[in-house]
Amino acid sequence: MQVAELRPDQDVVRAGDRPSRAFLLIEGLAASFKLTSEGRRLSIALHVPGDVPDLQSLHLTSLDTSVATITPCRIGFIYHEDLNALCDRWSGLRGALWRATLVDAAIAREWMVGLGQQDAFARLAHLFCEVLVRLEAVGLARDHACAWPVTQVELGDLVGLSTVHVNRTIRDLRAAGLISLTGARLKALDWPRLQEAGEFDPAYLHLDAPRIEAAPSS
Amino acid sequence: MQVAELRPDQDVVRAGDRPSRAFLLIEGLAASFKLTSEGRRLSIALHVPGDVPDLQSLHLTSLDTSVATITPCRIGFIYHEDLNALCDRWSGLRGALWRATLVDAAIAREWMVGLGQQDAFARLAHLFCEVLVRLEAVGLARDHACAWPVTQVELGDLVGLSTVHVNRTIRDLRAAGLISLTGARLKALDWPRLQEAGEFDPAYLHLDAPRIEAAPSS
DNA sequence: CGAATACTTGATTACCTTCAATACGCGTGG
DNA sequence: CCACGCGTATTGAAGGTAATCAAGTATTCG
Repeated sequence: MQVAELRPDQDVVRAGDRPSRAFLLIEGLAASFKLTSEGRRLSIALHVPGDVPDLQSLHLTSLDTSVATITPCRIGFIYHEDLNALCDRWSGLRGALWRATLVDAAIAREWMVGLGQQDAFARLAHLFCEVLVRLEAVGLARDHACAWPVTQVELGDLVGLSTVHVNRTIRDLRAAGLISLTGARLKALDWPRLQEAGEFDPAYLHLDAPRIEAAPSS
Repeated sequence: MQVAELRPDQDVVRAGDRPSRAFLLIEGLAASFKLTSEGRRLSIALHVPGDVPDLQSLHLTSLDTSVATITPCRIGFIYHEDLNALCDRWSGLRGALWRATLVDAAIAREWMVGLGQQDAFARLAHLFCEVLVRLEAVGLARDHACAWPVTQVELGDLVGLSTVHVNRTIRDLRAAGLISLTGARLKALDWPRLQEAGEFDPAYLHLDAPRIEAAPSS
């Protein structure tokens, strides 16, 4: 596996690419996104360490989304042929990878509900819940708190809101005593009410299911 | 394969179910959807004949969406174990099924852009483009025209808009000379401009890729 | 310490929702 | 046969959420 270090806000792959390898996010945060004709950006998925953001390229020749780093990232590239060979050797791996793409799809479906029907307050509450749970699952969050080096511009892309409205809504979330978000640290001050505000039910993350063993072995 | 006939607006599977079989939509239209706490419905996907709407259940134990018929439907159930056995026999089938789930995910991502960034006019234009292309691919549309027995209420669920606004926007689409939508028939009157209005690029449908052979053999 | 980036707040505007009322088509039953 | 009810379609008016435009403050970093 070929490892690379990337700086913040760099594209890893671009929509339309036909990659011959997939990449594992080892360290850092990244996001998949699409661009509209007016040049606006909408994030489709948030990626945490352990994810393989472009795993779909294993079976779909061309990518429909771009993936960019948010923070500095360490990533590892794996050639499709090598991945397929591994799948042939370890019978369980293919199913695990398939399941990983299905979980990504389930997260996207959940985000659709937010984009379609929830207001800004609920959408941000939901995102923060998801982030805390997913990061906790990989050991990067504790006590409903985590590092959160994401600007409000990027947050706007993630939830489909303007930067200005993200700012106002974060103010409201703080005023409601649900979160603290200072510097680059996020903490849920009232986890039950935050979940309620975002109508968050972690079932869609399928964390109970066996997961792909792709953690960095340093 | 066990075949069943369903009437319109009937649930086939429900969110939270742990099905032991998947179902193939042989004839009719169906939609995956989620419910919000206020009882509102948002469609996550539209299914046309040839689709396997709950294929994800093959690897994720519990469903996160419900699937309901829109029109009268004929569906065929296949047990997961039988499907897995078939995959073991035909080496290409597993990849084809995986690819099918990835295409579904790609469509969902495309819908996210609509929900997050496009206005009502563009969203409906995009949906009509997608429907026409997908139905044409299975022989149910010709010359950018197809049967469209979908009420405006259901359309609202599909694009995340209120029924009233769907109605007004269809009026605008008609006034712009982009579509005709009378009775239960949809026709694109100006296909290039309709695509443009919806920022529709069929690449995400991956119709060029080899498809799962699951058409009705009557 | 100055410049760039990120954050914050106010005012205005636009899109969409909600509420309300009317019209249309169709099947049922008196 | 026609009245009635129900679901669907259509249009008007009012209200709300979020976008946009604009300006000012704080923070980071070279």
